[in-house]
Amino acid sequence: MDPHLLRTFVTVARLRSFSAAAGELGYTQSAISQQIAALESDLGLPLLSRRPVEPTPAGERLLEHAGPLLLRLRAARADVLRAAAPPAYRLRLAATPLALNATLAGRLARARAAQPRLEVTVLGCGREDVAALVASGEAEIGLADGVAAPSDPLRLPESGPLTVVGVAEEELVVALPPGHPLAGRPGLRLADLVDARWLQTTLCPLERLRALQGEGFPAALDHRGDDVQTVLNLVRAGHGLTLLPAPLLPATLPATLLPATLPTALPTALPGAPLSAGPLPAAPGASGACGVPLLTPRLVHRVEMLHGALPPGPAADLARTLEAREQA
Amino acid sequence: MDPHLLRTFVTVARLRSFSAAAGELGYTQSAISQQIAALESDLGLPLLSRRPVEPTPAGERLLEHAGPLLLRLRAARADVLRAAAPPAYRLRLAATPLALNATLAGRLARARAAQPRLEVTVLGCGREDVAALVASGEAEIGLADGVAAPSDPLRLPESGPLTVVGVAEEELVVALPPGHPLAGRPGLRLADLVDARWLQTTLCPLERLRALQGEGFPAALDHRGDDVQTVLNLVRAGHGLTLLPAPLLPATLPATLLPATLPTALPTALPGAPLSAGPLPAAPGASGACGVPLLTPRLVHRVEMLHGALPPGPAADLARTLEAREQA
DNA sequence: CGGGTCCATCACAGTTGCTTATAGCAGGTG
DNA sequence: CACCTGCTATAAGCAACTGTGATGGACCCG
Repeated sequence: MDPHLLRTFVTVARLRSFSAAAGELGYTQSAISQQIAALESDLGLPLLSRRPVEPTPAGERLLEHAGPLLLRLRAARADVLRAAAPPAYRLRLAATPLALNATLAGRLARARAAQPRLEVTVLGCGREDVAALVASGEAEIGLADGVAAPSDPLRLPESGPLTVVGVAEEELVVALPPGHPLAGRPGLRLADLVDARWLQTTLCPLERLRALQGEGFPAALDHRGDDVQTVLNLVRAGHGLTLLPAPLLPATLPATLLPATLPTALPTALPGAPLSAGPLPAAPGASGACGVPLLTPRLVHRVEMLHGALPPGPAADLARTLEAREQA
Repeated sequence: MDPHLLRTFVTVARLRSFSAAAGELGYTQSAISQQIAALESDLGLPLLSRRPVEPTPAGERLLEHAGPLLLRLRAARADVLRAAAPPAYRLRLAATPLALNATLAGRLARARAAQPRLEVTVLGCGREDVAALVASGEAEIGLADGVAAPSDPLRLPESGPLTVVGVAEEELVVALPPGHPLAGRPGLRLADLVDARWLQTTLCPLERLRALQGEGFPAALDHRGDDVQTVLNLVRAGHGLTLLPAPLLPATLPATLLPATLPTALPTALPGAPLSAGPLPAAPGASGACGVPLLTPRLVHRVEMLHGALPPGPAADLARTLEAREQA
């Protein structure tokens, strides 16, 4: 079970061709053939059917393991090298679309003001990629967002011993089209909305709601993608409901009423965050869609930061700044 | 990053000696020396300090990765072989101490009655070992128990793509010494007990309670081990409180009162389980300690079954029987 | 200071794993 | 039906690797 052979195996299975895999990996076709033969004789099983080249059932099992295995291997290497790397002034931040919100963007600005030499790259990616990018060393720090009960951790796919810290929690609102009968309510209960039409989005997968609340939540429209404006437009046009972080939507009530109706202050609305980039105090141009606070169950839009061993220096400083002092 | 070298590295680090590792792995000392040198030159970092032999910081990082990595490698191999194995009549069941409760022991008896040729071995082990034993093929099926909110999954350490199903949930009670002032209550709230003296046990780690309820739960006595009788004796002697599955303790109220006071029927007390081994309807000899139902938060003692790809045959049948029909 | 223990290094040998060359097989085509 | 083409399997040769055994230097201890 040499990782080398494993890599060859997944390449052959992906390309469904020995010769093509040979080309991609820079070997001769003969070498590929021998490697696959070695793997099969090691396990004592055929892993690929030839002509056409397709994984056997046993090969399918192996494929399921091979990906995470090779990822962890890269992660181990990256982590060890990171532990002994000199302080770097380049920092790559892997972030899901809603993770880098106003609060965190502000903290990032603060960190850059304190450390002008720091070059920051933000890599937008999906929720399932963040951990992989950080673990394999393609990003120093990851930010992932999701829906969770307050102070409950998100469940991100594991890919090694990464440090995971919650860095922000924002109130969640139900996004409604402007004329919706519920739009005037001071708050809503998720249980009352199990039969409503819902959008299936990557930001708020219905699977997650069903796990939290029970069956229901029929999918009215399935949106694959991560563009918030598109989702807002779909809501506005009445395609269905979805949950979004409160700062993205204007409240339907006069602002003076809101603080009293909300059960607790938002944990992220702490003092001491004088952002150099404005914190967008009013909602951006949602033009129509409006949000009603979700009262029960208590759910929040949570952002977690993940990173491996950071060398002391700007990267570690930034991590500390992003973390801010949530517990103090 | 050959797994072979990785295995050598962890052995050397564990034994803190090249020569001893050579003996254990069946190589010469020279080979070990060369393997470590190869690993270090591959990563470009010293991983071990010599004389005395100790991991460097980078080596420590690598050690953290190496264990899970090698486990997953074994898991992959075992899983592939399992997928293509002939139906086996030997079945090894890895179970934590409280996992094989009366309900599941009954289901196991039913399965064995239906399949007399089946040879069953039960491997007692800790919560953190179950997944590893199943993944690496040392057990076909695993049973792990823990404290969780109703129908919430336990969080077991990952070690590959295993199927995880909840198979039983039992009510939790607070175990109290007989003369305790709270012993007569119909139910208790965890929030009222944050300042009580608690036992730290493997069955109910206080860390878990703090995660569910918040700070508090001072540890009065730390019990390392998994013997329930010992824990009951400690409770009876007043060393502290703990949470235990209800069937282990006699109720403090007349049995006729209980069904009315409990919010819901126990999910595992389903009809259709005529156990050939008696289901122990009364509590075993708890002799003194008694249990008071835990009302809020709603917590249960949950048992999960985990397994990889099971070949059709007795093993798969048993898995189905253990699973019973929870959803029907 | 001498013996013992431990790791590093060197030289050598067996094995592994690659390349080149060629054989075998299935499918398309005139 | 014969032939060509594109694919994988096999054989032979060669280079690199990975082990063994022997040896050397550093350190500890009596």
